[in-house]
Amino acid sequence: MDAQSIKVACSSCNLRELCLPMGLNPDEMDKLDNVISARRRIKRGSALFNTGDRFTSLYAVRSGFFKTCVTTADGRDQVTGFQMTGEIIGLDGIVSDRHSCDAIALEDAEVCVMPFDQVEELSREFTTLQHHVHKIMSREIVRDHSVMLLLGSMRAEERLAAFLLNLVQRLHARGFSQSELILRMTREEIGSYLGMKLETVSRTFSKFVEEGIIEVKQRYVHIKSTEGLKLIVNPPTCP
Amino acid sequence: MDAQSIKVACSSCNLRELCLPMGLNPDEMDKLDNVISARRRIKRGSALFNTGDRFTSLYAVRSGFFKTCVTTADGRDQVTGFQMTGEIIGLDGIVSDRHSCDAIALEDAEVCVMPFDQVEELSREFTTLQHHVHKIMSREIVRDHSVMLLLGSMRAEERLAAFLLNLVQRLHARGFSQSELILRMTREEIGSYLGMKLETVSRTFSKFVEEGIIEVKQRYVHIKSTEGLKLIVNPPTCP
DNA sequence: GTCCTCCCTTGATCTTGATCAATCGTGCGC
DNA sequence: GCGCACGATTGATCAAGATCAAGGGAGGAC
Repeated sequence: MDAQSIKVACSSCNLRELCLPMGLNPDEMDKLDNVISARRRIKRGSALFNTGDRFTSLYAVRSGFFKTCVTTADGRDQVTGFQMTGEIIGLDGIVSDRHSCDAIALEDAEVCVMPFDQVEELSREFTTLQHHVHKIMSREIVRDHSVMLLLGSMRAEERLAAFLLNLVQRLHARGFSQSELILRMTREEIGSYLGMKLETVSRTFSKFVEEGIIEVKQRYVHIKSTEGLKLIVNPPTCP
Repeated sequence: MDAQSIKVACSSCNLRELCLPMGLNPDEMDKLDNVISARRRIKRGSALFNTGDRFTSLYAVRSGFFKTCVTTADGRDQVTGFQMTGEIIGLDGIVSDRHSCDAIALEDAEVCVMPFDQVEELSREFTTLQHHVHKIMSREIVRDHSVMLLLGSMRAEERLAAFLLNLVQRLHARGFSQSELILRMTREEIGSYLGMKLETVSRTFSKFVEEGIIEVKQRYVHIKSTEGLKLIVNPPTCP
């Protein structure tokens, strides 16, 4: 095993507890290592894939940060998600063999390329992997439903508070701070994801700052009261 | 093979071109017939499953009409989808072994119960079925993204027009009219799905009627101009 | 049949967030 | 260092849709 293949191996990746190989035994992990044929680097601002591109592979984010977005015929677009290390991108392409959204790197990034036919092949061999693939897809469905809830029935403040809590929770699972984060996306991208205009995002940030719940300096956010944010998302019901 | 098992067989079901068995060969279909262990009848207004219920099976809608909805701690809820014959319900439960939404019958309904461990088992055997299961999950993800687009960046009229077009298109795929439909859900449920209040739904219906695009009588809707609806969803961009 | 309930419609008013506009700050290229 | 471009902030105004309110119609229970 040469240096290169060690470098690409899931078994030696510090994300294996978050990423596709989660829960696999060493033997299964070895097989999966063979599937991860390559890494790919994506420059900030460029696309991992675009709408209409042929679907061949799933991608695991190894480093960096992505957004996925769908676009209408008349040019409006909607950010459907932000993906960080260990998360899987590309599931949208399975159904029609073509991608139905764009995946754009928000900072220089690297992904592991997992040819989907090989993932399917290995899934037939290992129950664990099969079930894990199903779980990953199901998780995406459940996440999407919670975004629908957010978009369909929350007000601007609730949306932004929920967004910050979600981000910081995912970052914390990756070993980062529970209270501090650097936003990798612009106010406009946050707004697109949350169904509000960039001005409203900015105003809502300012409101949270005034209320002493967070501190903001550009992309840097310090959450001073997680409780405060939670109360905004789920206001206590008056009896 | 007795009368009962003929009745439950996918191979003799008129939905087989829409439902899970789509694309299977006769041999594979036979095996799938064994997985579909039972049918279940659900009365109008009652639940196929509720949030928190243990996940065991996927359900294929055999007849009737469902809604799925998620609920927040403080009692707000959001309809995440409407399911008609041939569509699959329950994918949300895979990730955590528990359902994360309620599935409610909007009219007396019948579903085919497909124990998920058996679906997985058969998927390992048949590539066709495996891929089809993946496609069904991917289709749900893509659908969810288009709902996000709708909720995040469309105005009330656009949402309702897109909703009607989607409903009638799915009904047409099932052999119903391209221009007439009976709504199985209330204005409030439509509103919850589309992120608007029932009054706004009602007003928007009335507006379409005034404009001569549709005729409405309670739950009955006649689409007089599909083109008109399409123009509302995708207004031609002025050059 | 009659009553009752649920659902729908329509009107008047109010609120939230969008829009339009100006300014500022930061970081990058030269 | 300087200027430029992009992103962020903030203010003023406007409009879409929410909210509050009243009434009407269809269908089921009795």
